[in-house]
Amino acid sequence: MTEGRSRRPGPRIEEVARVAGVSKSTVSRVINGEKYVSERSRQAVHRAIAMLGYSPNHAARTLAGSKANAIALVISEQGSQVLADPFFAGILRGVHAELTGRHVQLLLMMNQPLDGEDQVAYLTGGHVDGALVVSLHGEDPLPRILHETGLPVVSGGRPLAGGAVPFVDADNFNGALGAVRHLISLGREKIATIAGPHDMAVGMDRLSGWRCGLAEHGMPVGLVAHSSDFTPESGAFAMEDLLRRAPDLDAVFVAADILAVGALRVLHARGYRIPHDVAVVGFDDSVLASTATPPLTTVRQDVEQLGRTMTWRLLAELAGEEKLPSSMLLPTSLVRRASA
Amino acid sequence: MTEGRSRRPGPRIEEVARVAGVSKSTVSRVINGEKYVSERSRQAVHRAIAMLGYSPNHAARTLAGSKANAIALVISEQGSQVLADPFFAGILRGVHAELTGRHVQLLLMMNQPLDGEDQVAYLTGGHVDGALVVSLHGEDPLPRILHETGLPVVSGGRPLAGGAVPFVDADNFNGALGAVRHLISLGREKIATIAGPHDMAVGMDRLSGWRCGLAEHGMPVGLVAHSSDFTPESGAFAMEDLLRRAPDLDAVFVAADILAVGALRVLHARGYRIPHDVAVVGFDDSVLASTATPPLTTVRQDVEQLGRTMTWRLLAELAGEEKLPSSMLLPTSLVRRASA
DNA sequence: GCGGGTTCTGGGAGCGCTCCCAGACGGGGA
DNA sequence: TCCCCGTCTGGGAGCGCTCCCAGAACCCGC
Repeated sequence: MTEGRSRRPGPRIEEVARVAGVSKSTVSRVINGEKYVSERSRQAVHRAIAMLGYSPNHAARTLAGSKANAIALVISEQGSQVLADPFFAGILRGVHAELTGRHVQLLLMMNQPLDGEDQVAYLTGGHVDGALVVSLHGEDPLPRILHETGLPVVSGGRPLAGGAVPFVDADNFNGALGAVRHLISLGREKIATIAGPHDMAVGMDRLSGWRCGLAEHGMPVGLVAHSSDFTPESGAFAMEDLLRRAPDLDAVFVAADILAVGALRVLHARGYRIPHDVAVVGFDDSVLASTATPPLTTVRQDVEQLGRTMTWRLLAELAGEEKLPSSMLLPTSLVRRASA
Repeated sequence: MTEGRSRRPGPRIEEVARVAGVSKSTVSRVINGEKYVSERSRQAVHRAIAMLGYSPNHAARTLAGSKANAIALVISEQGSQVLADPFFAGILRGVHAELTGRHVQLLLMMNQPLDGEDQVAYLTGGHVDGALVVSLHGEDPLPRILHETGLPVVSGGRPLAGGAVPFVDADNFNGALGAVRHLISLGREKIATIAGPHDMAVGMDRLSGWRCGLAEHGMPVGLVAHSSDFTPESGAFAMEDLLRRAPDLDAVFVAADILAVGALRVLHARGYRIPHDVAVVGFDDSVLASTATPPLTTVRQDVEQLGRTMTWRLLAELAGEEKLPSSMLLPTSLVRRASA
């Protein structure tokens, strides 16, 4: 704003080159970590950069280069916002943490249901080098579509309609398995579950873990009630269903804390004491778990770590690393509180 | 990736110009909504853009132009993540919604306590045209510092150390006032409050509202307990303090749902029936309010709207609009549930 | 009729980088 | 000895736009 055509402040690559006594080509090579630069030049450039406080211009790099220096974080949120919120914030924190220091910008996209093709066009249009897709709804075709265009993609959560899309997810199966084993170790003998919706991978995997845990002790796996979405109301509804079918159940593994809140409400209303009559284990270790009455024993998943790992995986692919694992599961852990 | 030097796909401004039968200067004018373009040219350009599916290259615009075409969303989170999460997600959703369609990118920054000056340097270094700052901690100097460098800034929440920084906030004062009036209308006569920490504006404003509501009915305003942070434990601690000082209180206005959860726990434990013995009103209308036992009457603030409004205000300033209000308060509303 | 505006237009420099090319230098193997 | 290849370097074109400039076309009042 000072002269006619206001230039951005700060030194340019040319000044770094002058101070370091090399050409701007060499400075560029150092910045981009290319080989074929002598140790002497590299040092000189680093000193000059530090001295001048130089920071490369993102727009210029992107314009001149063959990459966008940006990745997209796409949040497909079809309803179920309640679950989405804390989850989403954790993911974002993780992604952000992993990105700091690298010269990569984060582009946020939350898709309204409508703009599916626009979004694909934008993402594959060279504005970003890759995409992180978090679809809560497991059958979302977006990860697969993007993957098929050749855009590097990492999905957060196992995509049901995923094809060969690389993904990172919490180890929902073993988390559920651990929860069930815990219930069994407490001597519970009639263990039900409130599962997630049919169309979400996270629900399916947790259900499998529950089944497996019971099966390995020769216990029956019939007491399943599916929730229609991740709300307390849906959890309450499922709990009522279970109690109708088995009034004498002594434990419930609930696929999400937010469902468990509804289930607890029903159990209280019917006069069941927790954990004396019925032990309850949730999943997620969200705020709700610690604020529930009684505080909920739950399976903790580290959402921030999930965000970090997705980002790491995508950046590694962009850097041309090979032999990357196509999928990764992150450990979960049981958090013991009062409810089981 | 197809030829030696892989170009980004899609048409360039030059092709639009050719198709429209004008020069690229004119196309540029149309895109940027400048005047001095004939209606005929404007129409032709718009047709050409639609036909070719043209979308301007962000990097090139930024490099050539005198603005960055990007704004930053800075989240200052010093602890208190619990409150931060849903709040944060709502803000982000609002900001994003307001940004779609405009050619402005969103840059996310979450500041670690350490990198204060780096952050200021980056923000004022021409990478962004303006900043939205959400500091939960009211005495954060960042909004003021940025504002003083001349960077357009809008703060989310009234900054305590704000100077003349424009801000958008929920009308915490009137929200609290309404809550107290509601309690009084229920016939409550000994109304306490659990206030937020001293150093956060949101806490102070809600406390003032409570005071005012009591004062206008000539009721005493002594029953205040400050929480140290926004956690259920802190709420429980404050509730215990209040009960020690006034075992016969019949209502509590709690400055945040998450504090109310802790307060409810203590009240239950002491055998108080809610709302029969003690009516409780929270603030925020977060998930916690509906999952609490009993479901919490609370003051709803529209966090997404807050994000939208902040963004609108910043963009208006960037567009050179004058006579903008320096601060704006958004309405709150009382959500009645079982607790009061 | 002429000067002085306002409205509209195209040409082209240049934003700050990357990446291609051409070339300099050195250390082997033939 | 010569040549080739691997290492290192600088020069400079050009990425796709914006914005300045110069000028054309047209209106107005005198």
